[in-house]
Amino acid sequence: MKKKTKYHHGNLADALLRAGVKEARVNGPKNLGVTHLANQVHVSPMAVYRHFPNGESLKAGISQQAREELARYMLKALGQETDVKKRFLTIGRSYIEFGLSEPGLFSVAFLDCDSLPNDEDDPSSRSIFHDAILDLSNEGLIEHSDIEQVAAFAWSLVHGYVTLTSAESLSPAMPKPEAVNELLERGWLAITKFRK
Amino acid sequence: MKKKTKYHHGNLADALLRAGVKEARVNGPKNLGVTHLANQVHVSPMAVYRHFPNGESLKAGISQQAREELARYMLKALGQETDVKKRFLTIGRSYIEFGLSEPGLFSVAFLDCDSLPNDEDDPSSRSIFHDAILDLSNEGLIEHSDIEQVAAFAWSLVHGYVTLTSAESLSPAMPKPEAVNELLERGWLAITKFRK
DNA sequence: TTTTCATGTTGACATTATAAACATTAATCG
DNA sequence: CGATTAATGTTTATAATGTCAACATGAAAA
Repeated sequence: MKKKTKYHHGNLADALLRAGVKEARVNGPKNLGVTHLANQVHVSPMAVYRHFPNGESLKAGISQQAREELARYMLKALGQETDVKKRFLTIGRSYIEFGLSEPGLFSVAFLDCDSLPNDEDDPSSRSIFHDAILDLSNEGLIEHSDIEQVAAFAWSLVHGYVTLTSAESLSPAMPKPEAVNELLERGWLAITKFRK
Repeated sequence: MKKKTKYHHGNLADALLRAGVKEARVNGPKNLGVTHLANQVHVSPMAVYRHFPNGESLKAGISQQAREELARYMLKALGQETDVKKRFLTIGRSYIEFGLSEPGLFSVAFLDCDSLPNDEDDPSSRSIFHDAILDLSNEGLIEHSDIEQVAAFAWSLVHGYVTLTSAESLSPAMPKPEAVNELLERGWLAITKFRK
């Protein structure tokens, strides 16, 4: 028999985040309320407030988890690839793959959480983009002074694509994988061939 | 003295949408609830249900208003310009301008309203993009078969830029206008110079 | 004018976020 | 080891919300 009535849960904060991520995977931002998540974890709603100052910050925590999951997915896709172009395209492709295969998580990841801690999440998708672009610069494929602009361009492109495709606002003219490849190659062109 | 106690409001649906847009402009998606908007219009919450089946659909209506405002802004910026490249860049620039100058409206415009009526809003930003890209095709600047891809590329780029910049996820390396110009020129390059 | 329909209102109820007070377990210190 | 204290959960209570049902009123149609 299992131990029951463990009055203390032991690890509530984690459990809540976990439950939240699970919900987010299925239902996106809905059902991320204090009460609902507390129920999932078999704990009274007020227990949540011992670990999060309010419901918003719990949501923010879940959002952060989702962002970290995205970053892990990207790193995994990167693997040991060494070719800079392939690395760069893989970053974009994996970002899009994650967004399209986990729309709920993705939308929660970029939820209007007022405080995206834009500093070091580690590993954050931002820093992954940035590092890859540093490599491009070191290889002489882009100007050093273009780093920030290229980061903005690349990230905007894939982020927008996921957002609009998930919302079914964009109707693709061809099957997904080819469409994504072409999008990425176009982006590569704009990044490596642009000169003021 | 003004006429008061006009038991019937006369134009509640419009007034609610208007109040919603005003709120959205200031606070984004928050405060778009049935009760709050009903109060703004000095009407009991239940009155709302004579015009919208539920709170979600009221939000959806406000979201649509926001999308139409965006489209109007773009058309105005377009003006009578005839040069195809300038037209195209203006579309992108005005989209970004609107998004950055009206972050609340923009976020509501693309709120997770499950049912973005992806058909004819008239005038929708989608159709504006599309028409401009048709012109590019007619001028021979892009392949006819590339129309859908170019639309996806262009819209993704500017939409992503607004989203990430509003969320302060992107830290620009230069003042906004120049950054936006460079982004657009890069996009133009990718659109007109790409061949499979 | 009288009937009817569209439009508002009040009251009730379930659900939510959160505050206050209380309970229990775990940790620390003599 | 036992007693005090700090963490962590629970119950109770309050205010706000979305929405249902029943009722009221004013404008349009008959």
